[in-house]
Amino acid sequence: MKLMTWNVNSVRSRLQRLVAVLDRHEPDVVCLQELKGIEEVFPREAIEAAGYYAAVYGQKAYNGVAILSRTEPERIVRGMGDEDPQARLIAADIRDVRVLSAYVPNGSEVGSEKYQYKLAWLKRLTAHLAAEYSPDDKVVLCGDFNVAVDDADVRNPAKWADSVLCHPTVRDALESVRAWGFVDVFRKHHPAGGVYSWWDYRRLGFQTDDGIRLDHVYATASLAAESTAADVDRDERKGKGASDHAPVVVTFEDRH
DNA sequence: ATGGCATAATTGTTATGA
Repeated sequence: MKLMTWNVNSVRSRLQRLVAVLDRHEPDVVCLQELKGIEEVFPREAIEAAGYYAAVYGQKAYNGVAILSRTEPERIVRGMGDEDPQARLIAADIRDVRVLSAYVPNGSEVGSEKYQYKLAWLKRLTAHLAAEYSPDDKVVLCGDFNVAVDDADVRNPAKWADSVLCHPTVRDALESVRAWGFVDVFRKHHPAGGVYSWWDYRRLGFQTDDGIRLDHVYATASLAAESTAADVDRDERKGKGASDHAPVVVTFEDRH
């Protein structure tokens, strides 16, 4: 199974690139974030024409997550079963794997209300996982976590040290999610770090390789043991009309 | 300290991102 996660930064404005990415990589499952629109404006026909089912959790203007799949997604669940109106989590069974696509809040600035919401969201996610799943299941949590787990994933650590992406409090909150029962699958294949998935549109972020790895694939141990490769499609960040995030692609060996 | 750039909702400007 080939799995991709990508923050597309508007699925409508990125549609041509998304279809090209699907053609290029032929993933079995794709977790998308930042759709930036309600489900009614999701480009379902184009995605289906490319050969994919789509489970969509949209919202006006902001956020929005989806799971695309070659096979029909089952047991689709939007959100965490509470009253939060922000569309940031969708889950579905893809064959025998529970797949979750997550868009963790950015947090704006350390100490702000949005930062508190980010920390609380990660805490809610940990509780949700504990309530709904077992680390013994085959579960993969993918998405834009808006957290660099350590400085090996940051090209210029000093510059980002006090940011909402690298602050110790948010790293601790993400570590609590991971400690529920996940392996950082990308890290398994790139133990030394130095591979990034996001570059700021501003200040020549990509041109100067001022990158950070924010997009993660967290799999439970039995599933993580089956991964054979993990890579960032850095070329997708190039040129006019790119998302500020590049796709992350992970391959798991087939069990059947 | 601020802005840089991109997108949506909306038509001039604001909210948000990371």
